[in-house]
Amino acid sequence: MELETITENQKVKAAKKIKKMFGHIDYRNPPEVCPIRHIMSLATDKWSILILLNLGFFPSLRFNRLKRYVYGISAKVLSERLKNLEMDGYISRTIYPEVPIRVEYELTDFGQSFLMRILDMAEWSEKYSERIIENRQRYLSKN
Amino acid sequence: MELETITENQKVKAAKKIKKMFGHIDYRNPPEVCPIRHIMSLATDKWSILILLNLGFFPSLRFNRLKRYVYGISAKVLSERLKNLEMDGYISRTIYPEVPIRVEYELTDFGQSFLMRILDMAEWSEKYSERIIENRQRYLSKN
DNA sequence: TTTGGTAGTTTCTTTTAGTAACTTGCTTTA
DNA sequence: TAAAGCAAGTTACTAAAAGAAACTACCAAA
Repeated sequence: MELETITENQKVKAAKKIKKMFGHIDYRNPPEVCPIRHIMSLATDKWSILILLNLGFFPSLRFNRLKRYVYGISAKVLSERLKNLEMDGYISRTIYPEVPIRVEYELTDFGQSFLMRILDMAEWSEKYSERIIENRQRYLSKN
Repeated sequence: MELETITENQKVKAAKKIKKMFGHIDYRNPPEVCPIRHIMSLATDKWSILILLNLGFFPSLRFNRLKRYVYGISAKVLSERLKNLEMDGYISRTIYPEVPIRVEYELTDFGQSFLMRILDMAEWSEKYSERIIENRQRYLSKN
């Protein structure tokens, strides 16, 4: 798996983007509304991403089914993450007062838009996962 | 800030990508080498992302300077994250046996390639951060 | 001989995550 | 008329991880 070529030009562009994003923040002071700390990190943890991917695959999912699909997640953490994702507007929660009660979670259009970026990153991770596993083995055998 | 239009077609494409990525994994069994769990999640936590962004801005950084720039990180966690990022091949660590000792961290080309995806996501987060904050306030005032 | 600087590590406390049992509201079964 | 069942969580408890602060090793300069 050949890595894309990284040019000096790309590095300069990346640095400019970072400067634009963080330039107004004084490094010596606590960041106020940092897009990484206060926005992105709430939705890019392992469980949130797996939840969003499942909701990107199925049109809608109920609590227990989601719990089965996101293998290994506890009801407690699933409940917390769903609340966060709903709070930030990525997903919607609809209650159907049937018996027994039915609650459906699904991606909003906003969540779908975010999922596109998740997917880009996930595809990159999948593409280079073998390489990363090799890197790890090399590192671990040296250290 | 107008949201991009999400079409049914986009949703179908996203679902296909997800299926391709996870299709081989049986939902009833523990995932083996899941690109999200075992690759991506090691580099997409809050601190790792802030480290990578700083190394994308400065050509290289030493431990204590990085600690100052990544505001709020403890030496312990910084040290752990740098080891992980080095292990997976995103950054390099070079020791200069001067007095006092000098250790320089910098992005590898592989890390730079990953940083591009981080940046795409960070730019999305920044673009819609106001909207997310509004979502939060609306949610919190209702609940 | 004390002070200083770098790059961490160690110890201890607090926060977060994980496990398993429990709750609520109503239905079906024995 | 209990008893058991189901869905969607919550609660109480334990384990793991993060954070704070002190400490270490190396040598140099004052």
